[in-house]
Amino acid sequence: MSLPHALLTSIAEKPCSGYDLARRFDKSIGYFWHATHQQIYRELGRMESQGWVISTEVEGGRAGKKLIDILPAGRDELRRWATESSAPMRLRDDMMVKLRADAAIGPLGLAEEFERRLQMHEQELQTYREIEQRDFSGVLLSHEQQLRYLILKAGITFEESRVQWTKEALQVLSKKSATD
Amino acid sequence: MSLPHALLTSIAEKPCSGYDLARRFDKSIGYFWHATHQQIYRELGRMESQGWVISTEVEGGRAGKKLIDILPAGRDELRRWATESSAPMRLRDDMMVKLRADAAIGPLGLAEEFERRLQMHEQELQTYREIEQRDFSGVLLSHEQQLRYLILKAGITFEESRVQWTKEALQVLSKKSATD
DNA sequence: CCACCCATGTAACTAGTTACATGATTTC
DNA sequence: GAAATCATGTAACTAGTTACATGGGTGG
Repeated sequence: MSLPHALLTSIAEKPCSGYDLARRFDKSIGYFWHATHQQIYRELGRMESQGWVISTEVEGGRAGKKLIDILPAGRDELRRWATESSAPMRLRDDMMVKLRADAAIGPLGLAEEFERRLQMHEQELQTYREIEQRDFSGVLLSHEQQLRYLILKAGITFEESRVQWTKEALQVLSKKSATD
Repeated sequence: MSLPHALLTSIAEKPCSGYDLARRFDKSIGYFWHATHQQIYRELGRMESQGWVISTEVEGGRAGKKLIDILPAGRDELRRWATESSAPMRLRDDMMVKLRADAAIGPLGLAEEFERRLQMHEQELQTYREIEQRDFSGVLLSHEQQLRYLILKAGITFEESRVQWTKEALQVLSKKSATD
């Protein structure tokens, strides 16, 4: 469970409102840690009652808008969590189940869905490549930039391997329908 | 939500007990769809009350042992689910969060954990490669075998990209500590 | 003045994890 | 006869999703 730690990280980078956090979890951070706004508000409530963050009503902004900032206890907790070891994420891919289902009770005509997935992965890869060009094409990157680049590269290599694999899958699936 | 469909697939491959399913979800199927035995028994109960599977007490076996088999309605449901389109899984990787935390409030000394992860990914890759040698080194593979091979290849390419990326991450992390 | 974005939340449900609990059979 | 494995389950909790709800501010 590390949603609170993902939130702490984001707040440590830049204090903001819950709404802003939700938007960040729809793009940058959301690429590797998704959360809905409902989850975020609930978690922020818990984190505040634990003394990890503090929220203050913003004067100039819209009614009810709060600025969330990290507290020393939150920083400590983030440090503690980041340095402790953890289990790697588990893959969970329904396409694998579908392939096995196809082998067991098929054929099920999975090619169409694989084509769709291929497009999605290629689209995602292109998005990452554009970010790469825009933010990391400089010759000298600071250490912080290199760390951020690493994260992007994880996304790039993942999508690349997905694209490659999906094409292979399509070949196998088309071979079958050709001989049917 | 596709645990029931993963279960249906496994039962369609070969009817078995809940215990056997739990073991399968600890190895083959578990590589891309994890579930604990508690989840499995609960889900089996639901599936039986929906008429997707049927369980019959085994005479010769241990007391209470049940043989689960798929029913026509279960097959239909599996087919329906497999042919409908679905959203690709979301990545969820705490190492990415930790890297960002390191950039924001670091350095946190993440190299040790990355070394550990590297070993795990290399170990996993080796396991997959052994299965590849054992089961798919033949020249001619049937269509079913090719589908199963595809699933294994997804694991292989994933772990390969993980290994490669983790090495890159270690380089960036060591560069920093060298200049500290 | 209407639509869209900002901004907050509650409630109910579904899925997944952890802890607890029991008892039979096989193997050493 | 003790330990490991087979075999089933319940209870309680945590995390994640979906639906519902409200209201202010900005731009066309």
